[in-house]
Amino acid sequence: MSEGERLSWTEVRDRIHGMILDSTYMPGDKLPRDEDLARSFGCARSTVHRAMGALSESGIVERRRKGGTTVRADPVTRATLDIPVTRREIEAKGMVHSYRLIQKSMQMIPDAVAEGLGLPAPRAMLRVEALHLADSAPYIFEDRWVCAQTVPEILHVDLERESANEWLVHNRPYSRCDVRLYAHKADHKDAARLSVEIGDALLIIERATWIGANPITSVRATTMPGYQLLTGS
Amino acid sequence: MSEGERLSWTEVRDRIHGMILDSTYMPGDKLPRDEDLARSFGCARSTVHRAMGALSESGIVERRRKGGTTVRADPVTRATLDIPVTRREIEAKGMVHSYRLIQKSMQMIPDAVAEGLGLPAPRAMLRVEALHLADSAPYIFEDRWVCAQTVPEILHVDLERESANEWLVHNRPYSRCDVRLYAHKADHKDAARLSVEIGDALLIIERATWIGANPITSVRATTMPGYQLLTGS
DNA sequence: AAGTGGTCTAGACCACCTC
DNA sequence: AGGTGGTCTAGACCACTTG
Repeated sequence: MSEGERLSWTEVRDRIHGMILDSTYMPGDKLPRDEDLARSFGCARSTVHRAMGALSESGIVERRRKGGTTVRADPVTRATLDIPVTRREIEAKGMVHSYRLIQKSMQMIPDAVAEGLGLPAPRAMLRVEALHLADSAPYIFEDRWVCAQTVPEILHVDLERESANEWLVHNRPYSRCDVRLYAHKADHKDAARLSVEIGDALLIIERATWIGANPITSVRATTMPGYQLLTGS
Repeated sequence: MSEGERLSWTEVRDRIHGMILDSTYMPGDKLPRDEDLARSFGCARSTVHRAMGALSESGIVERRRKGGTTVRADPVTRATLDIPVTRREIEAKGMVHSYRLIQKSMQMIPDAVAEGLGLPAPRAMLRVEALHLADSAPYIFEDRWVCAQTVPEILHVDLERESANEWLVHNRPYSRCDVRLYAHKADHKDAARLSVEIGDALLIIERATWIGANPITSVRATTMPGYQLLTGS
């Protein structure tokens, strides 16, 4: 053995990953204890621990106290999506963002929204419908419910000037966010709001956010035909 | 101050997060150095470092050597999707999975596939078209290209019995995976393959994987109407 | 009950990047 | 050039969980 160099945790991670890739350890197999790996690599146990943490987060490996570390038998494709603030997203594409408030008013939330936010009882919230435009063409239509109990300030924000999307993101960080993605066939309402053909396939991005146990907002974002979500860099 | 208890890194993380949530530090603001925070919390610097690592991964905070730690000015919604092996996904819903190989043959890859895999030159790959069924009803249609240069064994796998999806996942771990999501309007081919109506809105999941710099596979998975992708727990 | 990963500490040095 | 986060170590103790 006799390594001249000390190993970094990324090297340790890659070596362990490599032994999984080359079938030294197969899905379901148990890996050696951290301490033994550390000795065999000639590094500290915490370095192996750091490497294992990364492999575990990637879903490559599963760790349990006393149970040891095993190669995941059923790997999943783990994809991380970054959904930026709409204005930023449009500007990042080199286009000009504009924004139009369609309507806002207090309304009782539909059951679907209540369920998505985990609320048992019906409740009134501020409903905000708005359209984001890129270079003056419709880009995303937002149908949003904001919980006025959790975020009373929203009632005094000038939503003609600043989108609820942006105001919330800058003023109301959340502690939890659920996302739901699906395809939707444009109906006559979508066609009117987004200037698309009835029957076009649209990607819908639904999000619900909370601060602690309190609901903040639930949004249904309807994107233009051709819109794509990409992972990674 | 005088804490009786030692702080865990999660408590440190939550306290720092809390100071961001309650506007002690606003987006764009610089946080104190790790060492100072550690002293003020009465813990070791590495504990603060661990907490900051978590906040940084969540996209709440940005860290730079010498530049210090700042609250992210433009937060993104960071969502992690787990896309399981199709058979598992169906079984997890309590349904019976079955699978039908439609065709496989060596073909030159279209430009779109070559581009998705980052390949400059055209190349022949194994094309596999297959249908996954849940309780005998179509569930996902897979149009897949497998690189026979990277994965020569695929040519000898009995793809009538085991789906390429499953074989690859269990035998060919990848080091990189790109995902692309969008909505697609069913054409007559989709209608025939999935038994849906022409014009239905379908969610498409495209994935490309590599091992090191070598392409493994590129898949276009067409889902049934109503299919949804959800994040997190 | 014992073994394994998880955490915390204290200190040292390194690498990057802004100032 | 100096300050900041990033990493590594060595050791101790803890918490979970399985045999």
